[in-house]
Amino acid sequence: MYTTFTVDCVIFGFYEGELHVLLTERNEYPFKDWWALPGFFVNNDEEMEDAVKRILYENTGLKDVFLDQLYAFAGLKRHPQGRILTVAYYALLQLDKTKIKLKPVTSYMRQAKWFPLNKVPDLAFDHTTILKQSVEKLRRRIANTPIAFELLPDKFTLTQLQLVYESILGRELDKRNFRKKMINYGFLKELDEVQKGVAYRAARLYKLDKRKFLKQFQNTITF
Amino acid sequence: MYTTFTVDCVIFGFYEGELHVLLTERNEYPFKDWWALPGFFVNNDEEMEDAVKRILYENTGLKDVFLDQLYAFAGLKRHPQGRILTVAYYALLQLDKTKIKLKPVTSYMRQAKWFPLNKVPDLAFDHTTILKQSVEKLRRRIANTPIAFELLPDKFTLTQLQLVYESILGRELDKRNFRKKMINYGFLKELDEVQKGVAYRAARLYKLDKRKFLKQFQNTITF
DNA sequence: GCAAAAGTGTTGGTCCTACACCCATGT
DNA sequence: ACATGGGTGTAGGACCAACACTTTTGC
Repeated sequence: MYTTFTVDCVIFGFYEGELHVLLTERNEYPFKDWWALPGFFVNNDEEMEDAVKRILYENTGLKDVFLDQLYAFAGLKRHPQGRILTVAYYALLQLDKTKIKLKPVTSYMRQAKWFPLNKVPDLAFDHTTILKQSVEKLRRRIANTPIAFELLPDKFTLTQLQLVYESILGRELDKRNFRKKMINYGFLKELDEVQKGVAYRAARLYKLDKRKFLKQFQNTITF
Repeated sequence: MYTTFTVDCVIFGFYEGELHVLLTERNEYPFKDWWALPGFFVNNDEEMEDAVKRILYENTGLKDVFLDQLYAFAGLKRHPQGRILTVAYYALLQLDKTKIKLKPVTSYMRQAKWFPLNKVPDLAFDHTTILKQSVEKLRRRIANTPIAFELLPDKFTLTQLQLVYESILGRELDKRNFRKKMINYGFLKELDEVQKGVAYRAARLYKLDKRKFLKQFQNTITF
C-alpha cells in the first residue's frame, strides 16, 4: 500500500546531426559511478510535475524544461532495496539550450553529460529499459505529431529539420519530397534571413508559425 | 518520498451499438455511495500488473482481462487524506465477455455496472478526469491501430465493426468506403457463415486473421 | 409483399514516392 | 574554379471521399 516514489527524466537534445540523451553519473550507492537517467525522490508535499523540474535542475542544472509523462515503472525488482515506483518523464530540448552549462547542484550526481543515442553505456537500475521505451514513443509520436521542432532553435533551415527527422526515424528521406511536404503543411514561416558563417551557399531560415501549427495538431475532442 | 499506491481500471465494452464503461458503486468512505472506476490499493509484495488484475476481479468479478497502462495520477489533492498515487490502466472487452455476471467479491464495492459513455454520472475522486483521458487515448489509438476488434466477439459482421468505429469516433462513416478499406487491409478472414436469428437478410461473418494483423501493426523498432 | 439491413462501383481529387540536375556561395 | 550543400518539377500509383440503388431474408 505504500511505496517509495521517484521520478526519472529522459531528456533528448539534437546537435551535430545526432539525437542525444542527457545522463548523470551517480555519486551514491547503489550503482555508484554508473550512468543513469536524471531522477530522484519526490517530496511528500510536492506535486509530481514540480518534482520533475526540481530534480532535473538539481541533477543537471537545466531549467525551464517542459516534460511529458511517459510511463510508470513499479517492478518489485527495479531497485535492490525493494519496490521503488518511478514515473518517467521525457522532454525534447532545442539545440541552443544544449549549449547551457551542465552542472549538478547536488552531490548525489557527479556530472551530467550528453550521449549520442548509439553510444549510451549500460545504465543503472532499469534505466536502459526506460530509455528504450522513450525512443520508441518518440518514433511513434514523430509520425503523427511534428515534435521535431522542439529539438531545433527558433530559426532553422529545412536541412536541419530533415536531419532531425532522419535521426529519429533512423533512415534517410528524399530532400525534395521532404521540403514539399513541410512547406505544404503551411505552418512554416519563410524568413528573409539566411544562415551565416557557412562555407557554402547559405540556406534560408524558417520559423514555426505556432498559431497555424496548433490549429492543425491540437486534438479538439469534446467529451 | 513515500506515497500510498493504488491502481484504477477503465474498462470499455461495446454492446447494443454503444460504447460502455464499467463502474462500481462504493460502499466505503470517502465517496460512499458514489460511482467510481474499479480500483484499490496495491500490496507491498505484489507486482503492479498482478494488482490490477486482482483488483478488477475483486471489484467486479471480471477475470482474464488484458490491461494497458494509461497514465499515473499523483496530485496532492486527488484524495481528501493526502496524496494517493494511482496508475490508471485501461482495457477493451469483447461483446460476449460483457455478458459475464458482474458481482464484486469485496464489501468495498456494492455493485458493478456498465454505463453508456454519455450516461456516466459524476464520479468519485478525479475519476471523471481519468475517464476523459482514457476516451481521448482510445480515439487517438483507433486512428492508428485497429483496436476495434478487441471490442467484438470472435466472429463479427462488417456492420458491427463499423458501429464500433462510429461509437468511438463519435461520427458516422460511409458504409461502402468503410467496407472497402477494411477488406483491403487484408487481415479479415471471410467465413462461410452468416448471422443467425435476425429478422432480415443475414450478414456474412468475418474473423480477424491475427498473423496478418500483427504483421502490419506491430512496430518492429530496433534499438 | 414488405420491412430491414446487406451488399456493391465509379469518379475526381489529394497525397505519396521515385528520381537528377543546376544554382549560389565561400574559399 | 571548385567544393559544398541549397534548391527545384514531374509523372505514376495509392488512397480517400462522395454518392444511391439492388438484393436477400424473415415475417
